[in-house]
Amino acid sequence: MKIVELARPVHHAPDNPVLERLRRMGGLSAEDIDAFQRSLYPPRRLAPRATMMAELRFPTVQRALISGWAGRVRILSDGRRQLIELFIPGDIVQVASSTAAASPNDLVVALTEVASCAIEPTIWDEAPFQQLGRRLDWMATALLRNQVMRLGRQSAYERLGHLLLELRERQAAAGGDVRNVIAMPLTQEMLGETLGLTTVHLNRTMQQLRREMMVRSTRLGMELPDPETLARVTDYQPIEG
Amino acid sequence: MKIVELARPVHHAPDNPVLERLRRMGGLSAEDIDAFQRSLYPPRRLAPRATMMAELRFPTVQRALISGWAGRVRILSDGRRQLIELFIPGDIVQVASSTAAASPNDLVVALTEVASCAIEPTIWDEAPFQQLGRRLDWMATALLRNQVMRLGRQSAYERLGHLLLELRERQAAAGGDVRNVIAMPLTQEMLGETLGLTTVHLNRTMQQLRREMMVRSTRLGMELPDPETLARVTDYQPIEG
DNA sequence: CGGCTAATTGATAAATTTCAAGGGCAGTGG
DNA sequence: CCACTGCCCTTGAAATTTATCAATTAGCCG
Repeated sequence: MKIVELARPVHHAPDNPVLERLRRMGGLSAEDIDAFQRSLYPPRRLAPRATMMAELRFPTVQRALISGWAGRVRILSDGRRQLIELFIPGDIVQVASSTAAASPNDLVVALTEVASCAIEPTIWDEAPFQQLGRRLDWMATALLRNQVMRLGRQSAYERLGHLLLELRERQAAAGGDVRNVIAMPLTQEMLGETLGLTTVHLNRTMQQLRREMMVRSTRLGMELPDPETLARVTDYQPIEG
Repeated sequence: MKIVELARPVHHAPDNPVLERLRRMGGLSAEDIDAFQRSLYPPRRLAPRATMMAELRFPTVQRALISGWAGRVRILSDGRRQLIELFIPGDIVQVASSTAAASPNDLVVALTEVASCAIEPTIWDEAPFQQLGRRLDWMATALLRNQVMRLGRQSAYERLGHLLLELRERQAAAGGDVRNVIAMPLTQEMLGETLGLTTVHLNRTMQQLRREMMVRSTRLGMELPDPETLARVTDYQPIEG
């Protein structure tokens, strides 16, 4: 058995969730995947709370998130914080250098310990990757639109359930194999900052989801025992790639 | 005087807000602008409430908004509506054909009478337009992130003021010249659906802005007599292109 | 003058925040 | 080993914001 494992092509079981995600998206040959892998620079680690930035000589740069979670955060003048979007392993993050003309807000910060690789920008010029890039951008925008819908029109209960389902789908797309179990390294405070809720209210809402058996906390993550019902209740619809 | 007017190059005073916006963004030659203009198909009109769709043979298509306002709308199963984003003259709208695999929600609908031109997609392959396209995409996401911040972290008062300032900046970028006066063809119900507020509450909030002399209604629009103060109060920061 | 749609108002209910505090648990150093 | 500290989760009570419900008014157009 071990021999069979080793005989597999490299791209078949990468421990890199970005590659796994591309593989599952389909439309790429094994050579394409390898080419993409070669366009990744060595990973760099970041401690929680550290800001993810582009090299100083670039205004904006893409990094492939290998492990850990990050988020784009905006801070208001009185200290209120909003996590605009969450990044999980497998995501490609557009980061700006803080010195660039970019606003000092909207920075990408590590929410846990993070490892990420810079991506050689020219990779996107090649034939199969140009379309791929568009598709990834489109999916990222779809997530932002989900976020707007949650914050604008849903109750706390719906918001949280909807977000958890979205994270489940995203994790599944990047190689998370255990169905209905998702990783959840965020504190309730971070979840609240994402969903536009106070920590207190997020806590009570989470308890309600647990009471109703829609969520079960496990070590290092949570289980969604009945995603179909939760999806119905929270109007969740899968993200179409 | 009339003769001087006619002698001007065509691209200098187009009645097409999309061209005007590109011109003001800078970095494009007069020939580039003309090339872009040639990539526009004849405008098509749409009545309010009508859905803007791509041709059936395309999954997704871009249309340049010439006049009137549109919005991307999501409708929940119980009828709640969220206007995800607003489109004003000068914007380029990514529309999907409703029959495409795209979800039946997230359609682009005309909020007023609208005129828009399809864009020949190959225009974006050419040299100066590839970068331009990226920049336009980036600005569009910046608007979405603004929207997330408003809905997630701001009070009704802040949300409305912030949105009005954003619309002012966008209108100025597309040729609206009258400073501090913006067009506002939306009903209070539509504004509420954008800002995640009920019509009733939006109305009261608008009255408060008027009471405090932050907004003055004029025929077909509104005036923001003191945008600097309003920007400070609502944490508004200009969109960096 | 109807007949529409949009704006406005008042009273009440519901969702969410705020404030203040307590409890669990892991790491750390005496 | 135990006290100590920091971080996170949890709880209760009260205040605030926003939604809901139900009319009423204002404009506009044919």
